[in-house]
Amino acid sequence: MAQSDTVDRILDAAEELFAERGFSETSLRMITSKAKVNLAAVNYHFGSKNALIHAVFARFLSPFSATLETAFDELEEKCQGNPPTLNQTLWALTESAVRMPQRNEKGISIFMRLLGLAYTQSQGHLRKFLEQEYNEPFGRFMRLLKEATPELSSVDRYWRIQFMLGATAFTMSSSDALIGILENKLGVETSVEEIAARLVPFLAAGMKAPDKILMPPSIKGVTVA
Amino acid sequence: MAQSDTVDRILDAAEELFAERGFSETSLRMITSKAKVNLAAVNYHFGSKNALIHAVFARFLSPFSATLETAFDELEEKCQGNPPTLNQTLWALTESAVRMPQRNEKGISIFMRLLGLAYTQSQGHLRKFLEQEYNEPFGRFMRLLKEATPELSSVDRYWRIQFMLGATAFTMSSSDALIGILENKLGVETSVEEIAARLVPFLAAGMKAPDKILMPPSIKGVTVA
DNA sequence: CCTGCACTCAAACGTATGTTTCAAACAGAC
DNA sequence: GTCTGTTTGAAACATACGTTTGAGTGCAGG
Repeated sequence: MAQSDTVDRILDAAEELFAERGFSETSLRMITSKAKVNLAAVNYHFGSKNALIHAVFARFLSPFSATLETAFDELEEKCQGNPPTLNQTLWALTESAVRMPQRNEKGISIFMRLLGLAYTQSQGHLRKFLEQEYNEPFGRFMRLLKEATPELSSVDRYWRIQFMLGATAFTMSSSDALIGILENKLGVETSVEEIAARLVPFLAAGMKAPDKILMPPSIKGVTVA
Repeated sequence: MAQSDTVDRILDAAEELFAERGFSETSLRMITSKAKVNLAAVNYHFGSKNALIHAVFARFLSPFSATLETAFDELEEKCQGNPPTLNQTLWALTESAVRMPQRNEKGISIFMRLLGLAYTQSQGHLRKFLEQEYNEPFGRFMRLLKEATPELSSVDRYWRIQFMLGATAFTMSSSDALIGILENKLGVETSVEEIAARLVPFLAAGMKAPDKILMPPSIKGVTVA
């Protein structure tokens, strides 16, 4: 965990603090004191706090997107022409995330928490950065989802994908806290891998849900095709 | 929207700005200048910025929790002894949210966005405040969910409830942005009510999903009962 | 040894924040 | 009209922030 290199020390500390407290709530002084590094080192090596945030994301997102691409490659080759199923696609994504080489034991939850924060905190610069750096694997995932759910209308699929993203980002971003609560209440220990194993069936079932309202909604003006 | 009373003007402005930008990213000076009110008024009327945040939540959460209680009362009475179904429970919650008396046309999305922020931003004081103020309706909702899904183990139910919360909080908290994107891409206009009408079937299907892994996960050490 | 260069360090800069102060304005009661 | 308690106003407070500065350090190559 503790490299002696200043840049990595800063990245390690920043990553952990950002995941714990969010971006605006983490000051450069917290980061540098945790990293045991001079305050000016951040601006010297990264240029600005925003650039540091980008660097933190790039460090784990680039290997992840590479892993993901090969996972999708393998999946599509295995299916030779036929579009992969929804379960296959979701599992490819999940395995890529879980199997990522981790820097430490907290790696996976930090990874997830940062992803959740990226979606949630409305940091304009981050959104822009992520869109232009990683739109390709994201677009490919969307394409696979589309081919795996041809029965859905574009609008239905759009919303259900958002629901999936939400369930995933939210759960994973709070995974530490949620695991702790569960252990307190029921005395059950859980790993991030197990959460993923429970999440995928949930998501798949939601995506494949019958698209009719099962209960009379009695909400004004709502008609779902 | 615009009461002449200082307290309400502050609450209106704070609510909107918090929903737009988050808590830490919104300064008291932004709030007071939007509310056309003196800076000191916030500390005079509320005591502190944190107390203002609590007041913003209390203003819409208290009526909501009251509405929710009566909705649950009606539902349980209608079922006379039998536990309400999952769909009924989810719909009761959804309708209570959607039918809330709104201060303005943006009311519902602000409401949702704030709820999402409360979950997402790790503001310790807010979490504590919400837990001790509104744990009763929340606990009741949990109890209804439990009775509606007796086939689930406690652990399974726990995680699936988290998935539901995530999908809901995330989608609703970004509902404005997501609606905008969909309109740009497909030219389809969507209301928050319609999102809810799509969300409930998704959630219900996820909760009722078969609890076996459908694909060999090939993730080390994972066994899901 | 000297010269460049990359890096570290303590200190300061300017700005923005939440909060406090205290005088002025206002309201209603007598 | 005068008094009393409440509310507003402009200004200042102390603190924290991201960033910049410039002197200092260590180390390579010549």
